[in-house]
Amino acid sequence: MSRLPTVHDVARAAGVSRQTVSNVLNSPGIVREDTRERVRKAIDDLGYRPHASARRLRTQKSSTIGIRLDPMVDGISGSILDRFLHALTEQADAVGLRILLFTAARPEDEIRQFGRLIDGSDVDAFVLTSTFHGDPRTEWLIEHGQTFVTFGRPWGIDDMNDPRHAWVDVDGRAGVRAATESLLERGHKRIGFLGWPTGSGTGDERAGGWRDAMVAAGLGDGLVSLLETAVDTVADAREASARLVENGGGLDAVVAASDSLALGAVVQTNGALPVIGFDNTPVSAAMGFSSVDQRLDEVAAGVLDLLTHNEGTVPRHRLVTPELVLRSSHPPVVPDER
Amino acid sequence: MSRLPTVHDVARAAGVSRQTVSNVLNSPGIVREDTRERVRKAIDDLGYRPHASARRLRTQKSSTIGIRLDPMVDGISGSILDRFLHALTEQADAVGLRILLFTAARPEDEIRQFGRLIDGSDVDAFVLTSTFHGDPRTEWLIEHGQTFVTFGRPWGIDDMNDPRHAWVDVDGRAGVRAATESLLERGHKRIGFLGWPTGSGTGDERAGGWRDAMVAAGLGDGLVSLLETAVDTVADAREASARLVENGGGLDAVVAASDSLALGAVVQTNGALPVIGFDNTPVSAAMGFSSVDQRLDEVAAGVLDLLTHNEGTVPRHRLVTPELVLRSSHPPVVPDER
DNA sequence: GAAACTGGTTTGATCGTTCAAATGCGTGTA
DNA sequence: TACACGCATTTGAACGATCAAACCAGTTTC
Repeated sequence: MSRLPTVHDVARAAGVSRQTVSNVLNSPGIVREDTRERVRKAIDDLGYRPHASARRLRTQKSSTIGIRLDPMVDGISGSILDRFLHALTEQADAVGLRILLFTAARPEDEIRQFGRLIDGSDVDAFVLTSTFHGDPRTEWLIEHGQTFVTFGRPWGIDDMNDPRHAWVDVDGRAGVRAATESLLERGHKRIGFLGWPTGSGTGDERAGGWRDAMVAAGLGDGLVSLLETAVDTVADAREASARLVENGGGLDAVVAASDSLALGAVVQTNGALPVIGFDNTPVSAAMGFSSVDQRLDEVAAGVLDLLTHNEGTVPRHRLVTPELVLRSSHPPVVPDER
Repeated sequence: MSRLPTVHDVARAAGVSRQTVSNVLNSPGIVREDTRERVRKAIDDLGYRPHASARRLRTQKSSTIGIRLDPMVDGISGSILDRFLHALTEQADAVGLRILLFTAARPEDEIRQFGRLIDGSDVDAFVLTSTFHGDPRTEWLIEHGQTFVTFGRPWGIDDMNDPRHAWVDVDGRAGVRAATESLLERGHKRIGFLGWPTGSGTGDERAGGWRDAMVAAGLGDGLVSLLETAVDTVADAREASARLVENGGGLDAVVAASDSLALGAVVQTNGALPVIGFDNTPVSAAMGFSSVDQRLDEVAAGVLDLLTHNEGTVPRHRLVTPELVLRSSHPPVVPDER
């Protein structure tokens, strides 16, 4: 393993100076056609690759995005982050950006990590996931003039359009509405909603989508008896589903705020009712129930777009419309009980 | 945002030279006690952080590990990589290493990525996941003198102990054996195994664990009727489970090679039989069936240990014993059918 | 009493790249 | 002829750290 070639080696091989080589790489426009080709050839011949750290030292830019790997969420939906990460990595690579991971147990720790990564010039932008109301992280980043994009809209009162806070989110309301409408179209009328306890912006939006669809279909009366909430576990969801069946008065379908909740409903009702979940996790595919897909590749594209087109574009956010993935005709889970 | 402090600033503040500051950071032992303290104080006061890129440029080390984010595996077990990644990131951070992600669709692409990352001094080691028989990636890395560790043993014939190929793997055989034994202890005798089609090293090992336990318990006769295979989907697993029930002659428990397969068995038998899966995925937790946990934190620790203690330690591999996670007393999934 | 050693610290050079200013050269213009 | 101008390219310096060698004051050794 001999020493790797540097700009200097390339320059000598092509009979030009260091800077010209650098220019061919960074601003090819200002180099004369024939010299450019000569340098390109030398680069290929020698197999030259710019040394990332040297470049970063000089430019004070890292071309690297930092993202925190969430502490393990137990619950089926944990894999959304996984899929998002994959989409992000793939698309970032295409525009010459790298993804650097870090972990942090609490928001304070995460902020400390921000400091470390910035000071070391390790990253020059952050992607935040799972933002919540009054998130201290975004405050800190804005205050310290860092570029970042959140996956998840800011749930504070009036900063939804604050240009300093770029965000991408999935329109959960529209997704759940579409899911509900697809059931309505197939003749279902007593469609229950299995949601999370009120208070989380995301959850309330999803419940809103169901309500919207029901009201628009003229089924707005007595919706309370069709609404149940549970924390995001299958056990809890089963209990809530049982209550839904009991009070729902001829319940004939269920829309859930997540695949975990949907799984609870599927298991509890033994597959007798059509159930539509949210997130299109592998579990929904495995169990064969429908689900709303977040289109994480679009989210990733939006994130990168906002990151790379710094401050330029308006608005500084994107709302991605999710896609309903319909599966089978809701066959009973246990065939011999159809 | 004024300029960040450098070694120079710290040196001046502490009334010493650059190099002394550097020594305090990298080899504190050679600096006199009082000077060391003075420098430390200056570092704290100024909030100095070493500039990672400058250090990397000088030392020609990146302190960064490259890992490929697998293309989305549909199937429930996809989240193991996710969990491994998390454990790895967390523990790498503790020893000052960072994780850089990249993607590649095919092995050739991955090899191309290796080249790019090495040449740019972006990473100085790789972690490979899901190795397979005759994997070209390990060949390439060995040939190019790169340090790497694979999660998954080399499934070739005789290179299991090749010191150039460091690996960490989970002892699936022991895990499945433990699972089977726990069922035997509780009086079960007709324990079926739901595996993958023969040919994958991992799958064969797991099946072997079940066979070992059964034979050791004196139940080695007619094991064929208790063995069924299916590809890793729930639908397939359900069919295989049905066959198992039909041919198993009083089948009273099932051990499966994965949680996807286990889920199929649980659903198909409607929770009437105890089922033990493999991977301890969120799904097993959600559905409440037992599973064998891979102990990914131990795997991550082993990987880092092998990476950091370069060439020194022998053997150059670790076999992690997984842990059986027992859940509930296998209650029927649908209570009113107990 | 000069030479050799020791522990602690400083100095100059260097890693590979890009920035900013300088250079050289051909053209058009006064 | 001289001067300014634009274009393509080169030159010196800098980014922030570490390495290797030099330095310096005290001891110790012969």
